[in-house]
Amino acid sequence: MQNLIQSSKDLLTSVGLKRTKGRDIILHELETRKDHFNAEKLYASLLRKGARVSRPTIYRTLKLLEKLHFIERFDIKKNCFYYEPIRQKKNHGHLICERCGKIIDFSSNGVELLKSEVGRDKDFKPDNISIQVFGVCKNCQKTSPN
Amino acid sequence: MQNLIQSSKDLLTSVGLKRTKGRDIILHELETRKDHFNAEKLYASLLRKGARVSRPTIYRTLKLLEKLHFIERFDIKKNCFYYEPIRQKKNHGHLICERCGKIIDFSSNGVELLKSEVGRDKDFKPDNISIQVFGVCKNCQKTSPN
DNA sequence: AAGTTATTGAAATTGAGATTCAAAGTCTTT
DNA sequence: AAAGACTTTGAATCTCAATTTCAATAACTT
Repeated sequence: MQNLIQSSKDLLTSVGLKRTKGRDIILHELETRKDHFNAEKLYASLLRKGARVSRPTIYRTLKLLEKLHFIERFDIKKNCFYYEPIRQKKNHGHLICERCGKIIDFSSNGVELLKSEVGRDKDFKPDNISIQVFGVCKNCQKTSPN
Repeated sequence: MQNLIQSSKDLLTSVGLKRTKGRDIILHELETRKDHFNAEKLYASLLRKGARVSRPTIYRTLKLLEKLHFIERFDIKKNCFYYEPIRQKKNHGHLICERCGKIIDFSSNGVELLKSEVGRDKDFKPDNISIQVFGVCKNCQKTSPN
């Protein structure tokens, strides 16, 4: 835990950014708890814990952390964006249940192949791949569509 | 062209929906011109042409057409969503330039493999795959990052 | 400890997208 | 082809995630 915060500090200071209370609170929260989350949920969760961070700081920091490749944003076709820490789980996609909204991580040879194929293409320098598979999860397959 | 509108009509009536002027105008526009587009651009473009369709009809119809798998929505990390007609170009992804915003279609064995792998997974019934690769396009690679 | 620069937060704003509901249009039935 | 049933439209309004403003404050530097 403490060593993770240490790495976040490095992350910020290494690019000439300041290590502030708000950013520390957010980074700590991401590292200890959140897998998939959105800005408002994160904000509400921090408020509930009594942390004093404002909404603009949440949004600004998430944007910042995305730019620094510490988190990734993805679209699950709800009314806001979701994020997840990048951590060790590289090259994976999301299975998103169209009925219950559940998000399941997955990785496959296809993801690897895709990455290497795009990388081989000299006309486009890939940075980051976002893969979402929409469908119906195990549980919801048991119940009726409506 | 006329036969394409014919097929759109079938699309709507086959699911018990009415064929209205607004929907015809939008479908015609999608079939004849738009590859990648967003709701506001489509609206502006139709207004410019003198078509009388309102903003709510645009949004409602796009949502409808997405549900009918006539168009697909994807996130290019701008401040709105983009769509594209599905047509024949199935199983492809998008290369999105992080500098100029250009959207390039691509397909690869990876996309195919990915689809088949997810399909084999009995615990999740896939419906639709959304793949975006963010990076730098040919042109922008020549110019400096800032 | 003082100075410089970046960051914060309260408040206001933006803008994509959704909603409301009376009026108008579409299809069906006779 | 007119009436009736039901759907869709659009002007206006609203929602709400996300952004902006800017004075106050905090973080780093020397």
